[in-house]
Amino acid sequence: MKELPIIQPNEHIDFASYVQQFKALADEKRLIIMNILTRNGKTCVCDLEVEVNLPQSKLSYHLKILYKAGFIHKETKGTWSYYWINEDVVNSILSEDLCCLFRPN
Amino acid sequence: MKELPIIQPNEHIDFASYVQQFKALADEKRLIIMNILTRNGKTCVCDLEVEVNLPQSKLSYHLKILYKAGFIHKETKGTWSYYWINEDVVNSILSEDLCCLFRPN
DNA sequence: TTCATTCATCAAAAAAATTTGATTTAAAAA
DNA sequence: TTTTTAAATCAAATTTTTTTGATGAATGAA
Repeated sequence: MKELPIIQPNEHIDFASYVQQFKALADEKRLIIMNILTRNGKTCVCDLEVEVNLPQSKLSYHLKILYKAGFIHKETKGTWSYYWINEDVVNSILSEDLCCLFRPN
Repeated sequence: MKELPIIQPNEHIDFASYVQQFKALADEKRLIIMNILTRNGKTCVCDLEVEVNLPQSKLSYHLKILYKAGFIHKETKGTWSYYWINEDVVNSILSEDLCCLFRPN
């Protein structure tokens, strides 16, 4: 026989994954990255480095945050890494009004 | 005769207001507030205090961040303050998939 | 007027996120 | 093999955000 979960008076839904996603977008450098990937499609880190004008370790740091939040895909080929927008995830969070800025459609 | 703006090689669009908006959503307490206002409509601070279970100064701090980002309206009547969702702003940022969680429709 | 209530604000402390520069890893080229 | 290149990771320093508890402002009631 299953126990019913005990609901405390002020317990709330768990928004942890939404927090992680909004945090990922809450930084100008990461929005610039999202914008470039939205406009350019799949791009390798070395090209991004030039476009966003960020030192490599900083760019890596920010890409990881976007990746962990699910907003971008990643593929490695040899020594190159390519990143591109995960449209499903982006569309599930962002308004279509943001089309072409941070989401491709 | 007007000067054309000088565009630097790696200048980017200014995303400052988007950053402010995503920052406002990038906190669990503030998402809980958004969720309550989405479900309950216009609510006074004293009632919110009970619902979100936050000390008054903390709640004030978080409401101000949501307010400055444009996500909520505010009205003061006597000593009471009421807050409610600014649907236009919320809808311009958040996907309709988030209906009923952080946007009312 | 005095008192109580609601809410905003403040400054200091604490916690979390970002930057920085160096190092490491892995793959490809010489 | 050795060297080079691309990218990830790391620890320390810095910056930003949040928390905390106290104080202040404004309103209305006694």
